[in-house]
Amino acid sequence: MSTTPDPDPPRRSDGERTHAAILDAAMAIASVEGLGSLTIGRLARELDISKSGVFAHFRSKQRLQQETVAAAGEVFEREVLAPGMQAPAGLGRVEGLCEAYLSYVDRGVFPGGCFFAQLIAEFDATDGPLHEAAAEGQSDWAGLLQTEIETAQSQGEIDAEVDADQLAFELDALLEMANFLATLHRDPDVTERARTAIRQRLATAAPASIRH
Amino acid sequence: MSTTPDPDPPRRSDGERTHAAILDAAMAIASVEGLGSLTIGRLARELDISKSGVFAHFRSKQRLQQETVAAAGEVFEREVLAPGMQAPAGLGRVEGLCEAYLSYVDRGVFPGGCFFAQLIAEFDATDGPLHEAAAEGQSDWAGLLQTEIETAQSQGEIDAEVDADQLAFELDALLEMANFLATLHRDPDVTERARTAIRQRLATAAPASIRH
DNA sequence: CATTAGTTCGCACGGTCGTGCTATCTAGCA
DNA sequence: TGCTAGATAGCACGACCGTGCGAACTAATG
Repeated sequence: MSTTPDPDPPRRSDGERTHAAILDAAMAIASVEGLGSLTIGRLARELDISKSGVFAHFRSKQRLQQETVAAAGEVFEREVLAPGMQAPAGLGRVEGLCEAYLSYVDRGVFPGGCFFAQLIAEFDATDGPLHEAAAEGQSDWAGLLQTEIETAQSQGEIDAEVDADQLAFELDALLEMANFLATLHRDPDVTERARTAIRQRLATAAPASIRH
Repeated sequence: MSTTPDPDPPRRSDGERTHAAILDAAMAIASVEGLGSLTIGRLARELDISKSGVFAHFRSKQRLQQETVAAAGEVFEREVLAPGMQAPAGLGRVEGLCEAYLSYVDRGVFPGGCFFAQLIAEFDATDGPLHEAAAEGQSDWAGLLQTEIETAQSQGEIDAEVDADQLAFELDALLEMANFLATLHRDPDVTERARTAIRQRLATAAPASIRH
């Protein structure tokens, strides 16, 4: 995983360093093959630790999965939300969030593409805590886009007639599709397709007074 | 799985009937939990057959997976391509294919949503025959949309300036997003969102001469 | 009736899974 | 120095995995 380097690495005990290393490997495996193919034995093999050594850090597979999702959430926050939210509230931030997501795909932050897109696809049709986690993550992200679209409307940057929820759906569709196709076809140009579509879509949503 | 009833059920030997029943169950499991959670023991349990009885029909797990994908391809052909292709070539068929896909999602043809969307998400980041199958399926579908868009352009139904590849990408994004969100949130209204977006997107692609 | 081909079963194998228990080692503190 | 808490290893367990083999049963063919 290639994340932006942490300028202030905290002092850690051996256990904490191992714990973090396990979660790093777990995120990488899960983003490529899904949480279902994440096994304790495999983590032990890849990290050259005994199975019990790995297990002791989580005491159940469920906890390992939970902590992996939480760790991925932190990565998403750092690599997408933080940079995206630096743009000024409103239209700029809508564009900033979209660009932050596409950049995160381009940079290959997770080797298998967006961790949460993978999570959604894997657990969309199941029940249980992982389904809830996936649904919640998706709702939060879509809700964030919607909120910023509404702010843009109140600032006169997007036409007030536009259905914010609908527009958020459409932008999200383009982002997720870019993630999947870039991964599937190993084609870095796909994100550019999404950029083009987003630019055009936002142009048609501009206030009627300044359109054309 | 709820498919349209076959008006002419072919005469089958016991073995053929069992074979088909196994593949039906396999498609259902795989669409919900992925091909990775498809196991011979589980099929045996659900169908009340011995493990060896299931295994004998395929002689390897790889073959079982291949045949499951092929069977899902036939379902997709029958439930999406055939109805969609009944529309007249060009813009009508673009709309027909989109509507056929959304209807296939609405009808819940596969209990876990579109089988191939699941396949793409599961194997987009891996290597091997299943990755190839997923990539090929996606390319064929997107290529079909693109071809019909180009036909529509040659018939003056879509502006000649439009990038057919780009438009196909955008329509596909809306369709796949509808599939994932309808499954994730168990919300049948999501497909209506996609219909709205597609209608609007195609309107902006209309020839300049008849726009506005 | 005897033979044969096809279908399914029971059983066994080696491997991996998640999980628990006990031992060993290492640091920091009294 | 001895004690304690934390980190890791070793080993065993029952369950399930894919796979192979031989036996039983069924239906069609001669």
